[in-house]
Order: sequence, then structure tokens, then C-alpha cells
Amino acid sequence: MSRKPCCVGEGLKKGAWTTEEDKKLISYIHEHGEGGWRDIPQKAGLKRCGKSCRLRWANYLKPDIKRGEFSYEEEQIIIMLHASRGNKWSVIARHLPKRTDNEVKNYWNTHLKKRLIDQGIDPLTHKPLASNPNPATPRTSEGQDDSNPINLDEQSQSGSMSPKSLPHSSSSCNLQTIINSDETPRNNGSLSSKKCRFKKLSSTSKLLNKVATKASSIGNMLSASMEGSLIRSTTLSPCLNDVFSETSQFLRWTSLIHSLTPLNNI
DNA sequence: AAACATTCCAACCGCGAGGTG
DNA sequence: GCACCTCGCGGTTGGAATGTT
Repeated sequence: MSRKPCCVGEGLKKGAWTTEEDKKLISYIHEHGEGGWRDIPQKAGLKRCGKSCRLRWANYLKPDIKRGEFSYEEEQIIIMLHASRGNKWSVIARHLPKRTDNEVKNYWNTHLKKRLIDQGIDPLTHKPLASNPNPATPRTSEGQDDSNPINLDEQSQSGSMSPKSLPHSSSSCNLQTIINSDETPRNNGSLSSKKCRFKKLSSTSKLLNKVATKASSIGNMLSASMEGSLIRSTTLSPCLNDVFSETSQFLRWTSLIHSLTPLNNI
């Protein structure tokens, strides 16, 4: 047998949605609720396939969708979850309230992936690239990286992290220093933020570099327990409560999270 | 100002999972 | 177990917006 194509039909419209179509879809769903996507176009008076309606609703029209630039927290969550789960965009998006899988995927592909590559980090493995012209953890003259007691590069390459070498909240890393040095204010929700994103790339890259390397180190640890229950004490973001299990390993992980909490105060 | 290049994201496509009869 | 359907997911693409020459 052959699958019947979803969107076969005469006069079915494709491409960008008009405001008129949006109104029709919103109005129909408000009245009848979601579901039954195959019938929605006909009932709502739309010349679209059901799939297209579902995507339009899920990715754009849903009332609780947050748009605009991703926050540092969100970027970190994406990188960390990607390190442990790979391209499971729907899984990652579930931990980012009001973000859609499509948006997360786009953000990864257009921003985060490139930044990791720029820093010599393989976006697939989250480990330093083999031929790395731009070392993942550059030793700068500022000495900030050197003050980090944990050699994350080595750990990520070895694929494991000993308990002793795990970060501690008091001395875990210089993320806060780096964050504080990133003076560029976030341009929340601004669509004209392209320039800003590139201008702040340098300092942001440092942060991402750090986070990505850490993510690599803890990736295996996370993946083993990601489906577990929660660590309620995590203060980075409530959504992360869904991520981590109550194992002793993850108490160490929360140490890292606590080291990142100053982000909330920026 | 125009032509060309690059970036970005909304939307499309194909596939697989799960449900139903 | 099968055929079929709906839905959701992840990869890809078209084209508008923006940047560069």
C-alpha cells in the first residue's frame, strides 16, 4: 500500500499565511478547540491542509507562545539538553516554557550551532573538533580560564567526570565573571537584533564555549537519568525541574546550576 | 542606488508512532 | 495481524530581510 499524501487536493493553498487565514483558524479553534486537524480546514473555511493548520497554530498562533530572542538561560538549556539528547527538539522545547520545537530548532541551526563551530566545538558531539583552529577553551591573557579549577576539555575528551572534579558552587567556574563582563544588554524581543547578536558574539561565545564544554562533560551523566524525577531545589529555571533526577550525581549538577543563577539577576 | 551575498525563520515534506476497526 | 488514519517530529527549503560590495 502507499500512504495517501496529506496535502493532496485541488486549490489547496501553500506558503505564507495571511492575517485573514489566521483569524479564521484562531476563531475556529477558540470555538471548537484543537484536534481533528484533517477536518479543520473545511470547517473553518480554509483552503489549507490540516497539517498546515496544525503547524500554523502550534508554531505561531497559539496564545502562549513566546517570541523574540532567547535568553541566556534558554540558550544554556538548549545546549545542555542537546548535548545529552541530540536533535530531540520537541524534548528540548518542553523544557523551555512557551517555546516551540520549531523555534528551538531554528535557533540552534542559525545561532548556537554556528557559535559552537566557531569555537571549535563539534555541535553534534559537543566535544572539541579534531582539527581545531580555534581551541574550545582558549587560555587568554586575562587568566580567567586558568583560574577555573576544572579542566573541562580533558574531562570531556575522557568522556567521564570524577566526583572530585565536579564543579562546586563556590568555585565552579568563571561564568559569572564572563557574564558580568558581557555588558551588552539583551535586546529582548527585538526583531532588529541581528546586529546586536553579532556584536555581542565575542563575549557570548566565551560563555557558550564554557557551557558547551560543560555540557559535553555532563552529557553522559544527564542522558542516563534525564527521564527521572526532579530536583526541586534547582533555581536556574523552573523548567529545569523537569530535567534532572534525584540521584546523587545530579546534586553535583545542581552545583553547576547554582553557579549560573546570577544570570537571573542580570 | 543597484547588484549580489548572506542570514534567518516560517512553512513544507516525508516518515514513524500510536490508535482504531 | 492488517490496513488505514491522524498526529507529531525532525530535516529541509523558499523567499523575505538584511548586509556587503
